[in-house]
Amino acid sequence: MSLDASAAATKPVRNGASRVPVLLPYPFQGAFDYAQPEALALEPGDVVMVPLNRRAEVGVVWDAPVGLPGDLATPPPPSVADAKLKPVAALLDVPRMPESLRRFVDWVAGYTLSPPGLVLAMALRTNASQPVPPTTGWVRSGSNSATARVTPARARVLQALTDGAPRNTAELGRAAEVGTGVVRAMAEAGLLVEVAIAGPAAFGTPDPDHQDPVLSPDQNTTAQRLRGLVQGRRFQAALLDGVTGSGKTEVYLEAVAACLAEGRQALVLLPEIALSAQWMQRFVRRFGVEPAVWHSDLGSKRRRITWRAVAGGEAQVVVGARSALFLPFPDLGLVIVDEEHETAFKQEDGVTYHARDMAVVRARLSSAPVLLVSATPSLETLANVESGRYQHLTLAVRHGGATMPGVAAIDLRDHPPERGRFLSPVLIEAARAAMQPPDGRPAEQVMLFLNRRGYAPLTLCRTCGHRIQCPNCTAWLVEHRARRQLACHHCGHTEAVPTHCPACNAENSLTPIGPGVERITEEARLTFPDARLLVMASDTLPGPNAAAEAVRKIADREVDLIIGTQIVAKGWHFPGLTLVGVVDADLGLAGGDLRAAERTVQLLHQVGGRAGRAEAPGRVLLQTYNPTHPVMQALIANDFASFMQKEAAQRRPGWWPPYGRLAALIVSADTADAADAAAQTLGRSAPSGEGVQVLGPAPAPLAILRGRHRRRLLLRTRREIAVQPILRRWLDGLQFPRSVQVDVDIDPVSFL
DNA sequence: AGCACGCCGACT
DNA sequence: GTCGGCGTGCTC
Repeated sequence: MSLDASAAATKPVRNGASRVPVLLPYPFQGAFDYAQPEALALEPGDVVMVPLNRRAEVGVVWDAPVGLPGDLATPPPPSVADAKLKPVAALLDVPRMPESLRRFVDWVAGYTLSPPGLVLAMALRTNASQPVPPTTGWVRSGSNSATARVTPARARVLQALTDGAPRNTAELGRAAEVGTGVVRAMAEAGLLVEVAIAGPAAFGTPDPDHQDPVLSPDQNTTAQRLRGLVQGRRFQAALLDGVTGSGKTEVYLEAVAACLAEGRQALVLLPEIALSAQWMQRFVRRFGVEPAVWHSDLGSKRRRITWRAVAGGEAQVVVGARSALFLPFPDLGLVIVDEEHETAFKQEDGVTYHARDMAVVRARLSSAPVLLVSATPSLETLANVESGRYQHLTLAVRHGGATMPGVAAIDLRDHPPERGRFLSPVLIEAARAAMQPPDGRPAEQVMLFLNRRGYAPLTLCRTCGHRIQCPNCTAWLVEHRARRQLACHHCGHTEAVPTHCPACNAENSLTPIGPGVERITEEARLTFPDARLLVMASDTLPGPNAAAEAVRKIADREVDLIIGTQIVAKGWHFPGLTLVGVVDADLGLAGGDLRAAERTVQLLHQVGGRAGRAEAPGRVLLQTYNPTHPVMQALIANDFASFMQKEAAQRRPGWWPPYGRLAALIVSADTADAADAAAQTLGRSAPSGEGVQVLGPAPAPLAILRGRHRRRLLLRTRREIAVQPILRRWLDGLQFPRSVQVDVDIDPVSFL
């Protein structure tokens, strides 16, 4: 382990060749050793092809973890005899993986207790090894083939190409109003020729001076501090905290500008990159070009272009989802995590990691500052501010003189909705008054917020009381009336809505219980027949384009009433919106989740922040059965800070996060018996000691998920005690049947 | 993760 | 007699 980081990765073996460790994107214990052919000069980070099990695989020349705390280091795999070594097959023409990314892979693997290869897989998921295919377009064939028939459709295609400029298949189809099949057939008939074209420059150069921002004195002071942070060129974490509408984005874009001036790259993480149209507009306004974009459903060609542009430094600013953390930045100078409190930053499947926390590590390993941004910071981040680990920058005033919306509760016990309805008369009246002001003022827009997709979360038989459950999960099926289906939101199971009760066979006895956005939409149609409605839910806005179009409709006042799930909470600015009605403010508070209250405050505060502007202050009405609940009180008083202080006071004594550490073990098996047996084995060998406690095993709230039976254990330690070495010792000694899976979730956010 | 090897059931 | 089920183990 005394290897210097700059030392060659290879070490000599008996026969005079060298041994070189190569990390492969598979769940092996560590890097495998290969023999280095003398013709290949290999260095750590080189992307190579190696033989594995008579196949060829892509891997990365690895080196000893440097600067990784001992209790996080993944133990090395047993070494293998020189005679068994196979030679590295080839060095690929791919940019070398930077050291900061290699160390990040090691760090994430050690922290999450994942095999390093699986973490590497996230950094290679681009098929980076494959060359970028050339961009091509069609032109008219020079030789006028007499054999090919020219139909009217084909004539239109030729017509579209008269200027001689190459066009790709999709463009051509659109211009000539033909299907892509016609183009393909014409190519086969020799009427069209494919030529390589210089694709549009992949990424423009953001210009820090494209448009100087107009900042208030308050904003300017903060921007200046951010510039200083970036110019410091060293690791420092900071929280940028400011109410919605205080212009946080404009301010942190100044940090990006400073980073560009430093000649370093910047990474901005957004929780929901598919819904970032407005963010992109702001970026373009400030810098003149679009940034590079990174998320999991980018096309494969685009991924490769972007990956290489990041590695080559041409992509200077990347905006992306959490997976963008694993891009090969050669010189990262700034990381920003916008909406840092969002739980969407927690990756739940595969390698479970929290992108907000890993962003801090990524920045540290790149000697760069990291900026966490939120109007409602997480308790974790506030604790880091309190302890002095993070700097604190605040924007107190709403930009342009707008005031915070006034929040009031509607007590549903005093003002119940009509039978079978979900909107209180108080909310209905307020909405009507906003959309059709009695005194001739201009009409305002209204939003109804309910964080539940579908029509009804439960279907009940009135005859026998049967509740329709998912066959694979411990969960009710949610009715989606538009699709005429019952769906499980956990495993994706769907079935037709039955006409008879599956338990007692009674006809016409099944009743939807409770509301989802579909049902609220139905009620809104009946209640406000003249209002123009728009539903915003993840299943009605399938892509970024649909979301952008919805936002445009709202901005252009083509919509009076917006009904949405939590995607409406995310950073949009709707100037015409002045009233937000929260249909069920109590929804997130049920269940024994540690962070339920914190999350509800954050979510409802964000939703409320959509309302109001300078001339027309917003109003938020919370429908609740519990108006005295601290969550409602905090929202009504608009006192986020003291609510969080009370939350902190509750968690501190029992060393609950962020004042202690938590790891969840999820045992899953085909049968309940196998799950119980494995969970009890874990429980019997549970570690104990001062500041270390194991809770459980207990059936998971989702006791059956996707047909697998689940049990949970929770390891809790004092903050100064790392959970990883404890877990490693605990799990290493145990053997489970192959059908049993034990998943580790460090810093869990979901307790299902 | 793949993929071969292995040892038990119904087929040409 | 063989094809093939997927349980077990290995890949430098």
